[in-house]
Amino acid sequence: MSAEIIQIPKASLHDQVAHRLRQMLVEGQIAPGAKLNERTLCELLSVSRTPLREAIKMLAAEGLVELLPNRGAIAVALTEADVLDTFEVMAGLEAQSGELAARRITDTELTEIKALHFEMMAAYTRRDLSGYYRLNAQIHQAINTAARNPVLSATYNRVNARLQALRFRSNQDGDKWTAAVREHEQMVAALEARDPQAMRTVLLAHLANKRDVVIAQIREQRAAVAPTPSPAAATSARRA
Amino acid sequence: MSAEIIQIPKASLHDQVAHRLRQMLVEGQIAPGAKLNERTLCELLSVSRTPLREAIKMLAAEGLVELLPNRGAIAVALTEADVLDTFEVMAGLEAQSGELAARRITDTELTEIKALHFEMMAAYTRRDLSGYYRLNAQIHQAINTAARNPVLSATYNRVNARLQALRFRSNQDGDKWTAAVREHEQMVAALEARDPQAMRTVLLAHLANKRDVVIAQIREQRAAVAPTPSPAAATSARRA
DNA sequence: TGGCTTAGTTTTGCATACAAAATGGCTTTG
DNA sequence: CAAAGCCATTTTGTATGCAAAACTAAGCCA
Repeated sequence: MSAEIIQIPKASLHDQVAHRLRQMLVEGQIAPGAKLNERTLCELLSVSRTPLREAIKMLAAEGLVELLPNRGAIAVALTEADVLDTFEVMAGLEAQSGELAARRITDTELTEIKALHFEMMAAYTRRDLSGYYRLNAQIHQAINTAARNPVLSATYNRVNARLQALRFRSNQDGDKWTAAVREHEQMVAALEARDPQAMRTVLLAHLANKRDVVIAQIREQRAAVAPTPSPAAATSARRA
Repeated sequence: MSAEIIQIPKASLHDQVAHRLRQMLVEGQIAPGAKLNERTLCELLSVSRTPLREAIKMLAAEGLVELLPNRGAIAVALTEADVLDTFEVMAGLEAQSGELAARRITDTELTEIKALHFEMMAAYTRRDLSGYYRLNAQIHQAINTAARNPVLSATYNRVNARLQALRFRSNQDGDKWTAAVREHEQMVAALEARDPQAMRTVLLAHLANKRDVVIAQIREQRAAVAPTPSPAAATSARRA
């Protein structure tokens, strides 16, 4: 059975560390703006500073952390403008991915996406937000796969990682959620019809709505955290 | 007088090294597929292995080198399929960048692009390929700037860097060159008309042609280097 | 009291040292 | 003669050590 030898018996330490840190950043375990203390992380991950620092440099190149010369690294804290710019790029990437998927998707892949869609509808019906998000991500990943362009997928995932780190998941608005579900239905229809243009259109709309939800939540959160904006509060808000 | 202190008196060593290596990779001084020997590069750049390795990890995250576990790093060698995928992504990014630029460009920026365009026409008329490429890159950079989306620019530059490393510059075909120049004229017109859709269309066509030129050159080169593909020839071709 | 200086500590950045894995060449063996 | 095994060398991966910069906080002076 094992004609193929296991390619990666064990990954390099710096790779493992990078994986783990990436996870911590995307899952919000390291908050945006938070400092990455080398000694602390070394103890936490039980590695020396060398592989840790190499991993941090990789994450910096990925745009997940920012390097401050002689002052180490902090988790990126996107400004509202950054978020808008990022969504603009994501919209373009998703639209292209969807367009290509509509041209290249196989029947098998389409069937699987339909199944995932129904699972997602189930999560939506139960108001199971966590399951919904998981399935949503799976569907978009399946679309990427169907687009048959690894470079596009990689680019998409890297840009998306920065948004994931925002962790704006809860408080999904009811109407917006319903709209998102409708858009997903249109996606499936467009894929089934192999209609690239329709796919592009619905994905652009989908991302625009997603953007509005996230921006609204950012503003809500900022308003809750800093009701009376003072210079100090404004400064910390930028970092956070 | 010096209200603003110089922000970057000197960059970190790993940053300098990353810059230098990136340059060497993009300029072809390190050939695609070539191994990055740590000791050699340490001596060449007069640094110890620590900052060198940190720089290599950053370039790996950027997709310019590939890390082979326990076997160091090699400069990425794109397959023809990789190149096609990359051009597909580049086309989407350029199209979006152009679309946004058509919406957001200022008169000053447009004027500058027009001036660059005429300079490029001069280079074209003189068949000054090197000057043409430099001005071409400047124009596309100016379009990116006019698009007012730093995230898009960064994404564009990162994907583009991998293509730059191919160094397929010479032997520009006459007809294709003429077509490219015509497309540039259409770009200027679309920007002037603030017509995003026209901009998107012309940029997609422009990138498709660029892709065809590069692919044709890859095939030419491969055919010239390895007329009778033997294992030994293939190996040396990888290094060269 | 308040702002600035300054000594002590922490933290980062780089260099070096050590361990493990891979490479290359030689021998050995079928 | 080919192929496999083994040893020496090289190369990579990780840990540690040392110097410089940044942070902290107590003391000093206006």
